[in-house]
Amino acid sequence: MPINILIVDDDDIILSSLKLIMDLDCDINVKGLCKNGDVAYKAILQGQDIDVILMDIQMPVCNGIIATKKILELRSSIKVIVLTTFDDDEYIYEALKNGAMGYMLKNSSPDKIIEAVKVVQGGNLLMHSNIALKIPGLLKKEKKIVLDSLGLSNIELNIMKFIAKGHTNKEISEELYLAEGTVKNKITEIFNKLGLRDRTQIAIYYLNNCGG
Amino acid sequence: MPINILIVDDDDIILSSLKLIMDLDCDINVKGLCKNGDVAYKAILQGQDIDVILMDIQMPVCNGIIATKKILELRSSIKVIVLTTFDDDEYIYEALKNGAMGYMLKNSSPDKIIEAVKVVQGGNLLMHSNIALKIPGLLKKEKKIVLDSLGLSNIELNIMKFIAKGHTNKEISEELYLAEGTVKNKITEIFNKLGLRDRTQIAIYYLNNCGG
DNA sequence: AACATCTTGTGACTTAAGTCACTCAAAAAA
DNA sequence: TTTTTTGAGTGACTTAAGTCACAAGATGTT
Repeated sequence: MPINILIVDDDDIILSSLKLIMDLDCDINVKGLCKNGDVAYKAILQGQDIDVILMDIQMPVCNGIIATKKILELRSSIKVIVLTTFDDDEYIYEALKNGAMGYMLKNSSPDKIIEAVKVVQGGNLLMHSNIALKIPGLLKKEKKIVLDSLGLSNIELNIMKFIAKGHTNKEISEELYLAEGTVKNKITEIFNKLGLRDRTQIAIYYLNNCGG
Repeated sequence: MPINILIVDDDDIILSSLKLIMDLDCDINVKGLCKNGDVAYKAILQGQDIDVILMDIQMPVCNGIIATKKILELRSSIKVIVLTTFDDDEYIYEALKNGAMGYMLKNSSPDKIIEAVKVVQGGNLLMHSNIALKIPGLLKKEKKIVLDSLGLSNIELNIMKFIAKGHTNKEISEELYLAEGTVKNKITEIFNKLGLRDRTQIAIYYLNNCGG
């Protein structure tokens, strides 16, 4: 049986050229072309039998990320392939979160896009190398950058970690074999070095910049 | 030219059966079998010409995650395919962070694994559906689960958010048009409902469970 | 030895945070 | 209407957090 696909893009030229490419393969059946995410969503809502969606990111009315989220909430069996021209980090992250199963660049060769449709239809996730290489950078907010670059001593760093675990000064002093007063002094130092105000801000800083 | 691969697994049976599978395809050339990540690392270090590595996760001496990291730091052009029996969340996340380009289950069919080797060699990231479906859960720590499930009122939630931004009670009272005393009372309520102790723990809780 | 310096500690202090019993007014239920 | 319930507020209190000046011991430099 053929793979029924929907193509979603605000650009007519891309829309028609993608249709041309897809029509080249006799296993693929282009069931519809949509000018934005909202139109696609409504098509699914009306019960169109779609297996795979080629989804542009930047579109007026309803962009590809939101459309993906809404469509998958409606019917999670549909495989969404996200198409990007520029590979914007934030979009990839959001698309992953929303459950898209394919990530291709628009300038990929026709056979690569066809391959992607088939791999994704087979249930697997496929991502273009240029996009995949961005993932590590997206996921790790690099502990060590902060760890080195801010001139905190080892003890100050340890105190910071304990604060970020929600411990009190007394507890920290016992855990690090220091006097409570010393812990307080160190914390004041951390405030000065990082431009913070209270221990809650230290915890927030640590969780946001040094991973949690 | 053939694809040169290395197979890394502590289990001899899996090692030899994977070799059998790979030998079925004439485009693939098994160049070596390693009993743990450290052996694989040393093989790369000695300059073995490898394109793709099939890497087990759980191994003695040096596990697959650490090995992937070390090997890619050495030679980033190598494509690592992670093989798992059980699909452990934490491992997937770590492997993604370290730059692995393939994620397959060991019980995948031989042709699926061969397909994975070729897709990955072509530069793309491939991930088994069962694993891919776990990504959204890994990435979003679901704001709304906490938002609803913990019986916090709207005001309490707003106060929580401001605490997680590092604001003082006075600031919060001005931002929410409440008396400072009311803010304090609400915070005490949050403590009781969530079993926390001070505002720093609220900030930590919010950042860990409700995204930041 | 004399000097600087770095880490840890102390004590006295100010302020913010957190607790608790109780008030007051508006809204909802009887 | 009367009674409860609920949300916001007050005031007095305890405790933890944070500031600051300074002391003591270890180490290091000239």
